[in-house]
Amino acid sequence: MLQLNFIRENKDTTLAGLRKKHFANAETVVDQVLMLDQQRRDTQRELDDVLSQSNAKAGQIGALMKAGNKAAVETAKAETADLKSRSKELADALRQVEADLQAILVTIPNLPHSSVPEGRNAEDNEVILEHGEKPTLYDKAQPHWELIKKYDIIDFELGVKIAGAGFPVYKGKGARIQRAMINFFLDEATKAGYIEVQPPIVVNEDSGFGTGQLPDKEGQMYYIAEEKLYLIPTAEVPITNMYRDVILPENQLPIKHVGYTPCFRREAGSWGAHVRGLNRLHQFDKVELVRIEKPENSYAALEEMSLHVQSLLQKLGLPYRVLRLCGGDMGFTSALTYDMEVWSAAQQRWLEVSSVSNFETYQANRLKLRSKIEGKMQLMHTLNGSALALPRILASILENNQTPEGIQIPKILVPYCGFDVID
RNA sequence: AGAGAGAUGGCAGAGCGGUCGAAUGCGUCGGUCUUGAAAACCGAAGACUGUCACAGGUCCGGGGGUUCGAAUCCCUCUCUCUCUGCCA
Repeated sequence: MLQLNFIRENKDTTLAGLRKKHFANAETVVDQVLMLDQQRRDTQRELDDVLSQSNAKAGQIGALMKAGNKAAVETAKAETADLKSRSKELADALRQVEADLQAILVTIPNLPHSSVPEGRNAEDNEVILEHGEKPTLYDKAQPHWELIKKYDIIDFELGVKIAGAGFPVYKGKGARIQRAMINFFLDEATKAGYIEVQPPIVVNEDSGFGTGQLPDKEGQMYYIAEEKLYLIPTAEVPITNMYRDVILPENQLPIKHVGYTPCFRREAGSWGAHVRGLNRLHQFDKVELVRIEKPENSYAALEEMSLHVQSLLQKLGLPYRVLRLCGGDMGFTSALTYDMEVWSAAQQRWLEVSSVSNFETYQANRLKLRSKIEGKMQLMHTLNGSALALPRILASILENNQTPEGIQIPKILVPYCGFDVID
């Protein structure tokens, strides 16, 4: 959520940012916010005044009671009736204005960082670097959805039987390589100073709101009505929410966490050739990094996270590229996002395997995540990034490393897997 | 699932109609002492809103009510804990 003070004092910057993000009716919405804010402050001032008077009266009555002056007490009591009804009216009005204001504020996305390129959709994203050689495959090379059948390592039909489409069953070496990747990613993060956590994979409504999934992405999460819990779409939600309503002592910053969880996404409205095989699933595994930083350090932290993710891809020997997302393609809550994509040789396309973002104070404002620095209470910056999401990494390994003799496992994973080829 | 207890400041825990934004202890931060530290002693610290700054206002789980006045009384919701049951 954007901070009201900021909008009030930086209307033009706010508008420019919202336009870059292609937020509809920016001008109207911002004017509406400023109008309601003014109304809110006027109402509050008036209410405060009335309350102040009635507090004073109550004090006087207390004193008169003590003095035993019954007649004076009755007179004074009579005088409070008017104040009482007035304060009730004003309190109701204030509540209404605040609710209206809040309802609009939660629909306004974060403002993009100045380095975010203009653009409407994925085609306008800026490729900032490309790394590694795209492999040349042999004649009979196949896409990963054929390979997994050939080697019997993932069974989609079985998943359909048990749960539904998009819930694969990993078998044999398929299951073992999943476990190997998770351990490898966690170990690498630990070496880089991230503290591992195992959070719940369901979250309540407050948590969904805190990181911005609610109300924006309500339809994308599985919901357990009986318990009012959401299955997490990413570990970002439970891990970041560990710090909801927290005032962090300055000496505990920065916070660096890594966590492995399954992730659940309804992916309502997604279908077609591009979602075949492992390209898009309802349940998948991901290792996630979450950081809480002082504002002045957050962009350095973002670069560090980007380099960490890249180091993983390099160790796996996968060709990748890094994109800086344009205003129109960025997430609702993000100020700057880098996407990492690996080359999927048989499909001849790039697959997103990581998204690393700085949310600045946008989530912190919802979370009320603060720290007192030099005597001043301030919102901290939150960041997160996948390191990494498994399915598309696996797709890429299967496709890029296929040979007539089988699929070569990246050397770095061999100690984790216990085998070096899938055949 | 059944029965009971509870929800107060960073934590623990008093208060049960006005003098309470709230005792006390621990923790935190400053100071004295010390070569330094510990101990001891002295002192200072809540959050939000609002103002140029004061003032003012709000907050004792959430919501509602009684009262001139509510942390304290009533209603209601949510959550937590303990015991019993079930179960990895």
